[in-house]
Amino acid sequence: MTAPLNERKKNILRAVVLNYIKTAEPVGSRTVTRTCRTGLSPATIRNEMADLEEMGYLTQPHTSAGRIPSQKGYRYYVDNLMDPDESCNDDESALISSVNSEKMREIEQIIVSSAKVLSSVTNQTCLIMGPQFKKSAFHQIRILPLDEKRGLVVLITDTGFIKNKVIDLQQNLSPGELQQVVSYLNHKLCGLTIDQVTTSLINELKRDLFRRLEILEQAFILLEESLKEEKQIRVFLGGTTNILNQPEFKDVDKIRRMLNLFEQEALLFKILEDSSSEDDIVIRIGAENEVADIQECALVTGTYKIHDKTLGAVGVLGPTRMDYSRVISVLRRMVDHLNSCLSS
Amino acid sequence: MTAPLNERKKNILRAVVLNYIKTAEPVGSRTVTRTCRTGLSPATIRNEMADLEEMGYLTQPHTSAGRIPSQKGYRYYVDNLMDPDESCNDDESALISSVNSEKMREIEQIIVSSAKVLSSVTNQTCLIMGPQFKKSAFHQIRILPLDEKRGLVVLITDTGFIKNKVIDLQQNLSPGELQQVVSYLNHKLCGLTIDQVTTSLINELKRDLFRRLEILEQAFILLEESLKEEKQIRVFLGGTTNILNQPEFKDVDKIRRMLNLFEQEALLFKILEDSSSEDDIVIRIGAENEVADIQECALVTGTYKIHDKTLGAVGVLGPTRMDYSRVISVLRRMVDHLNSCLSS
DNA sequence: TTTAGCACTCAGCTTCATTGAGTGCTAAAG
DNA sequence: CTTTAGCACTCAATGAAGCTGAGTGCTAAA
Repeated sequence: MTAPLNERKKNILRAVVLNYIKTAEPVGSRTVTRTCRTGLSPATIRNEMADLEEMGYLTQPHTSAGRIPSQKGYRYYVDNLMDPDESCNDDESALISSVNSEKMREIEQIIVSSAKVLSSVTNQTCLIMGPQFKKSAFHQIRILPLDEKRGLVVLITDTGFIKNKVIDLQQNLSPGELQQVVSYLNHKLCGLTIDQVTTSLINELKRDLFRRLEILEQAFILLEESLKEEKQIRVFLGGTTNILNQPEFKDVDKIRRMLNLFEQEALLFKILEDSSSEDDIVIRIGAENEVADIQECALVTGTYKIHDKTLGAVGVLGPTRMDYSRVISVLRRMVDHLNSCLSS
Repeated sequence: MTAPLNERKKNILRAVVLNYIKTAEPVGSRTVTRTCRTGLSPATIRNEMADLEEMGYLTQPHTSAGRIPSQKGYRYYVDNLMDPDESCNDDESALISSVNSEKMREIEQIIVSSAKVLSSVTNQTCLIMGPQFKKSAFHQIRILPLDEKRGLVVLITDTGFIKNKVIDLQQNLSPGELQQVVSYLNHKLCGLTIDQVTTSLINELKRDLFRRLEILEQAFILLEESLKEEKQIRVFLGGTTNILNQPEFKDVDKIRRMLNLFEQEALLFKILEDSSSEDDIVIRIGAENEVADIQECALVTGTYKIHDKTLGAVGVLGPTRMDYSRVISVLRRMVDHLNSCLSS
């Protein structure tokens, strides 16, 4: 339906987008002539910009102001005009690589410091979803007797997560019997991913075991909680204050709404989840986001893997006036780095 | 040095504080006559207020405005005028009691949801320090072989924390040998608190064990990390947006500084730590706080215990214009509740 | 098709006067 | 000596009026 843009219009659109990204001020025809360096006069540019506005790529905040890109304009820029291979500079690379340098043991630490680095490099707010436990597969289950009445259930997945939980052993249990239960569980569960363990499977297991020994009611709580956990995936934030530096957020009310959003982990999760099915980097501009509260924002997301399993997503959130090519290149680098860190 | 206030001045100061807490507007002499209900005329009140200002309990934002309490004024109010026994109402009590109702297993969950409830009841921002691991004592150490090369170290404290970590076992190790090492460690460490385990003690242990079997280099990493952890205590925040609703934070720049503070966990920790030595509730008003960024705020803190050991602190942070008596009663209730939750 | 010229628009800033809440001071009343 | 009424004064806040400048749309000429 929309006619393809000719070369000149493309150049003008690009100039407007780049200028607006840099200055956050509406871009006038004179400014374009200066940046665009094609010997055209402002008047010509004005005509072209009027066209671009009619086509929906630009808008005017008021009659006597310059133009700013519309959501459609940004989309066109991202899809057709942007230099996709802008690589991030050495300082940034170094910062990104530093995330794991000091042998961070805990996966959570890696995630948190990634969020910090990513937000400070991009000057935007950054969200990282913690690893999705439910996509991991059982590796083994152990039960470690602590004292007469209590035991420690340890659950290990193929992606290296370890979960544990103290349970009450309701009656004395010989090591041999315990061993039997454990190997039965391992036999049944090994290789299944967490989200394949349905409540019905758990009930089946319970039936089998009750027949043999009437204990271990509590041992299953860990399993059941693991299932519930899918809704409890943590989302880590970095650089929440960065968004306040953007001129589009100088309004206290907008800030309030944004921060409110940041406190609702479930929403943050939804934001990231929407994009985490794709394997490559995804860009959502304005209303392309499903979550209403960020429809004035742009979100650039990628996913990270452990041993080739996609376990979580990383996103950079900012105003639609975002330096897309920079963010994309930084994010791509971060994702690569995370993948190699986590898989080793 | 400061003369004691007579009854009339006390009443007036109380009236000013209460009014200002409620309205956030400077309080004029007429308003005081209305609330104070002593048949005095505004002129008399004016004279008294002028006295109170000279004594430093009140200040005037500008010559033709009403008075607002100074930091000293709040302090006097809190120490001498406030009704200390205002109890929180049933709805609030119910909300507080709800924290643990659905059998929250993880201590972290309890802490996080406490922060949420406390902030929503007080309409302020709320900080809770996670339990201080270093104050716990060793209960036992276990090493659980996972496969040929790896083992899981499990560390259990008397307060019920469980920490674990996968380690590499550098050479094959018979269960018997492993058992020997573990019981030696238990023997040496049992009963010590985490912060009693110095680097020198660890080195001594290493020497002893190296003499016997030259392995387990890595087993000590968990110990060493536990020591480092003292600086890594997590502080949980609740209701960060509440502070934005306070009229004193309508300035974007103040908001920025505040949120910046909220991102610096180390500072938050320092804020809480300063007050967590005391056993009772502590109130710090304005410059009484050491941390510079909250010297326009008031902080009310309490501590929580597990089995009578003080392990962490809870604080409510807001503008100095805070409803102290309410916050105190709510916080007291929350602390009591936490104590009983965590010790069971 | 492009450009120069010109009238027009409109947000943002400054200036100025007005308003009203509240004060301090003084002199009279209790 | 204490309290009160009266009055002049101060000052933030509000809003109207006018100015400025960046930028536009349109038209006519190159």
